[in-house]
Amino acid sequence: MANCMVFHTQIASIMEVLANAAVADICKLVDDDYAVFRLEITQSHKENRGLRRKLQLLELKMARERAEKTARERVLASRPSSVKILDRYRGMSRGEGHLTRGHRSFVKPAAHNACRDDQPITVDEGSGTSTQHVIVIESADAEAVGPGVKLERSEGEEDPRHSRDIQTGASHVATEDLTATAPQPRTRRRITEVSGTPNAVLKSEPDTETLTVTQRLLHTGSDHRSYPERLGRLGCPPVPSSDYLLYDNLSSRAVQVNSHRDSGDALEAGSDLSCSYTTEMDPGNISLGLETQTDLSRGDWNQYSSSVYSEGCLDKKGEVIVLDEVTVKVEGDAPLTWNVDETPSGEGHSQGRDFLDYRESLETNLNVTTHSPLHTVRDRDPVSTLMGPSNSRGRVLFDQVLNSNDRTRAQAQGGGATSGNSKEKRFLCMFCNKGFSCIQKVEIHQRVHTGVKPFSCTQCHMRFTQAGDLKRHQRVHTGEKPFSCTQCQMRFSHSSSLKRHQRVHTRKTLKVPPV
DNA sequence: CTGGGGATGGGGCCC
DNA sequence: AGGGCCCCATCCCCA
Repeated sequence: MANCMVFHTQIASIMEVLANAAVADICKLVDDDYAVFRLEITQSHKENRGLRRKLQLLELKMARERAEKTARERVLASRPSSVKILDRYRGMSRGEGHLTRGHRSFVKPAAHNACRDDQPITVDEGSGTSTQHVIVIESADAEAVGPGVKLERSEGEEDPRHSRDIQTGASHVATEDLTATAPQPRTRRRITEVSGTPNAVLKSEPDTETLTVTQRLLHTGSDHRSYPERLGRLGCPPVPSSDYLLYDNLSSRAVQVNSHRDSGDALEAGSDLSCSYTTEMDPGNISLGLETQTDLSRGDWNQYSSSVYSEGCLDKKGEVIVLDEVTVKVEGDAPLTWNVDETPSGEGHSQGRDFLDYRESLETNLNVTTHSPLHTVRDRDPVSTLMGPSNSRGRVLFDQVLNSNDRTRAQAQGGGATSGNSKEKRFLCMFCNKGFSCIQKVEIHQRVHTGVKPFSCTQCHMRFTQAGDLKRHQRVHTGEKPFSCTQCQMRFSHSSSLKRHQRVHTRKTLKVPPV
């Protein structure tokens, strides 16, 4: 018995020694790794500092060059057209998604990489859930300064360097003062976006040219649940936290848009420094169809950018609105673009269709501004995150949104909720305003805009927005051709292909022989 | 060789 | 889920 006890004691002591040794090993490993890690971090910091310095030098250099160039232009007394200006800057921002048509420019700055790769452009004021963003908008400069340069500052916080950049930068776009021969201090417009406030106010501060966008607390939320899970919760009648618009609530929103309607103001707008856009939304009247919880403490830049993107209908020109993945450049002396009060039926439709499509949806559906599935879906949908780890993901997504709008718009015009369908379509797509009778349909439809493709082929990389499309696609792999022509031996995998093929036969029979 | 036009494959999206 | 339409890309034939 005593032996047994001694044996146990020895075993225990041995175990303890072994455990201690193991712990010591682990600690040593951790320490080593930590040291290496620290070293790497330090090196990265140094690199960052170096790069930042380079960037500053580049900024200065470019600002100087621009100033000289502008001075030269002014000496030549050639009043540059807005298109020229844009073209000039287009060249400065290679590889960016310009959708410029005429004076309309819708660009995606290289800076978007910074937004995505680094931290969100969120300046947390630390005031509870409120997050305040100030985007210092500089025409062309926003792009010119290159990627990674974030142009926003907290309100009240003036970055001296930035201010300097602004003031040394040429004012070739924002100002119309062509008489000046020396670079003037840039006219500046700032867009301040204050998330977390219970109401949304877009207001201008004419005297300071500060365009303040007080943004309604965003309610898009981030739903990280799996797609089937989300589908599962979908269903008619409405379920909260879905990204769609409830048609019923459109009318409950009081929106006033005071803007320069007079297109003649456009040219003078350069000197008219007042920001003409005012949107007042009575918080009491704001009743979004569906609102989900928003965790602003996470600094969801997607929400922010979506809001700015949506709020990008900010009237007035002159500047570049730097967004997450989208930069809206609005030409200084061009007719007001992305202009809330511009009538949809105006001649503007011949230009920048994609851009206008979105704008149009904003015009007709102003409460879109707080529900941008473009971002929320990207944030939420597991598939979409699988789709593209690359930096171009957002770009692709956005392009899809833009490209899809043409078709969708035409369809929406034909069969939108407001077109008086017999079936009540109270769920609106927030992109094209098209109405649907059921949430699932909105969800499915909105994939057209968001690019979300939840159904993936197991045998290839193809993805589809609808299950039926996947099913049909898989016939490509199986070789199945269930649709056979009754008049010949041809078989097709698409029913529509068969139908189309059969027209060949009917056309042949209908063909009138030459006389 | 080349360009035009028809036919087909296949995806997108709506009903 | 299936049918249908539209669109785009590609192939093939022919002048």
